[in-house]
Amino acid sequence: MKRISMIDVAKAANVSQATVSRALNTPSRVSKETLEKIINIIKETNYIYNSAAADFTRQKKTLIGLIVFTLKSSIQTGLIDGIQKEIEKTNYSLIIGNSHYDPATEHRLIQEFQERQLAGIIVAESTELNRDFLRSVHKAGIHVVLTWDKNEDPVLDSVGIDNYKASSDMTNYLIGLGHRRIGFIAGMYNKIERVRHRFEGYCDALKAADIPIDHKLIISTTPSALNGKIAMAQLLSHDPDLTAVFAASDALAFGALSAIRDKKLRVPEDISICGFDDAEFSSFCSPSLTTIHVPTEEMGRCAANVIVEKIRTGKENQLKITLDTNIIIRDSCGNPPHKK
Amino acid sequence: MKRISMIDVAKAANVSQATVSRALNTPSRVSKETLEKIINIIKETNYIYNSAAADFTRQKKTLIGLIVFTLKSSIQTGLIDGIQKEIEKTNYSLIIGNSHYDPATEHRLIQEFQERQLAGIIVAESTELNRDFLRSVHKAGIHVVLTWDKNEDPVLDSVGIDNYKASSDMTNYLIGLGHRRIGFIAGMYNKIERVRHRFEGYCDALKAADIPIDHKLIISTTPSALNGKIAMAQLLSHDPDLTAVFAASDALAFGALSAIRDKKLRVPEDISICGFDDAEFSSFCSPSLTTIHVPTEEMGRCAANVIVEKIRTGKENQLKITLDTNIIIRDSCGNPPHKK
DNA sequence: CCATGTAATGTATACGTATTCATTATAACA
DNA sequence: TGTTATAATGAATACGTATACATTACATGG
Repeated sequence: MKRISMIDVAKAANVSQATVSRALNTPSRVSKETLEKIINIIKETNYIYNSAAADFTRQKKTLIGLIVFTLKSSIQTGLIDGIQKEIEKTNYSLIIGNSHYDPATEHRLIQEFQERQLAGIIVAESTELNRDFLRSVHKAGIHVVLTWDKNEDPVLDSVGIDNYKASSDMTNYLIGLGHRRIGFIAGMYNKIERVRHRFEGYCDALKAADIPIDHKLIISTTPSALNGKIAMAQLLSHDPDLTAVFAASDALAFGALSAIRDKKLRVPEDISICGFDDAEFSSFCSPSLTTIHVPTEEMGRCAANVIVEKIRTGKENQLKITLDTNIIIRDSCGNPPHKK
Repeated sequence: MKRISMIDVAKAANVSQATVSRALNTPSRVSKETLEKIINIIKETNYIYNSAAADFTRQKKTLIGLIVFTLKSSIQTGLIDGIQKEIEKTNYSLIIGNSHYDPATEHRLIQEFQERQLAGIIVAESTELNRDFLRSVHKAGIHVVLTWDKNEDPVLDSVGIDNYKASSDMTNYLIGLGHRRIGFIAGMYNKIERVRHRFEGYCDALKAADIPIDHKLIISTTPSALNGKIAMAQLLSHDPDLTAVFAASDALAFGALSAIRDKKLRVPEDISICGFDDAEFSSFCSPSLTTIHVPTEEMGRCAANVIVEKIRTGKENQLKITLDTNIIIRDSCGNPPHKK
């Protein structure tokens, strides 16, 4: 059973294939009778338009790719949702690749996307190792937008936030409350640029306040509630003087709260906790979590709009957009307890 | 600046386009010298293989589509992650559509996917309104897999869970603890089949225990922590006799916990709460949430494997897979308080 | 030395559509 | 009635690749 094409429809309707094409694309250029005839035959034969072939003929690219490190994190959900919502308004479709934090996989995905003739690629977070490759892809005519971080790239577009500033602001907030021994739990800042910037923001804020950086207070792990709990338990057992912990992701902070409860300590009376992301659960947990609001969905929408706009206009000007973040003060941070 | 094709490479290498094609696809069928020559020219010219054109020529479909109701829900994350992980092992890529709970949008997406020549479509949850259409798409040769629910469809494949049974089991668990006035908060069961099955499981369990169904105890809303909080607050203010609430989604249960804290009531001493999904946060919140574990990632993996297998073998046999769920008993449910 | 097999390559065609250009018929207008 | 614009359609070609078939050169075996 062969797939039926426009040619079959054309034969059945006693017209040329060109006319069928016109009937579907520019019906006004076809007479009322033939249009009707063609429509009927299409219905009878269950003909299905092949848009892939059409895109090929038109030399038109209709896919936009998204590359993420992980799909599991609920943080990405907002970003993907935002991207998808904007893209679905256009004639493009979204195709998703997962690099699993692996630069080689990321590289393969980028190449695959390029060969698949994607119109553009949004890279949620990219290893710096692949920046050169991305620039070459960009040069070859595929639009690239980086997200999640305020980007220093000289060529590529980006839509992100200032992780460094947000992190140093939050650290300063804790310092302002009187904390001196402030722990830091974060994702893998050796691998992920934006996390490194958060780490640097934390370090620089401490330095500026003449607080020495103590590497025993710093833990890098894969962000999840479970790992946050484990990391917090570790900090608590090693360092009784700790009065605050900055978890650079709400999932980690959420897990940390659980570890603190297990130790029968109170938040924020005994210890202060703050997060980063403003995930949905953060305002409903107990105590509610002081954190940094990140406009993930807006970031996604904006990135999608940038790439669609670039594709359409073909303009070469570089766009770097930095969205605002702000500290959301809730109930999980307070002054440090008085020295015993 | 024109895109360079195999023909350009062929000319530069003084060979035919066919030879270039062979050099890339079946290098063993090309002599060592010409292969080397071609490789070099490809590097020099920055030629990029056009896999879209190749797919077209080969009449090969290489995309698999996923249609979801929403991307915001963290529940979907596990499913998508599982699907993606299996698909990336194959030569297919994943393309995502969001129907936003709208049957018409879903219909449009299905058609779009069909015209785009997708090899298969995984429908996370589909309106029953589009079942006929999906069956016709299936009949036209595009593989379709439904997920999330144990499916009664006579034709389509499915990988899901038994929402009805899981829900009635959980309700029976609450009844077994001694509860008689049991509230129910769920997503939109008038729109979503799997939620309706959860609702029916709840109702039938009550009936079987001779407990009358009180519609004042039942709230349907969009699943989110915020809406769970709102719904719970409403239940608490309307019905002081309530001793337990079954929230048919952990996000709703999580919000409900927050509303109960606001009323200065204790869980589970004053009121029991249970959820559905076993989201990541459910074991770390306070109290930890008794819920139904749903193997979302496995469901995704399985659905992806089913569709890939069907595509490859072209077999016609219908596959209906129902994965096990189980009640995870944690700290949020107990016996009802003694009557005052 | 001939027959046969095989490796390496070229030629030609197909995939399903959009679109340019050419053609015909018809309407509008002077 | 002749001219011209226009509507409707067909014929032909292009998009970039894979591949069946044809061709050539050369090796192997008798």
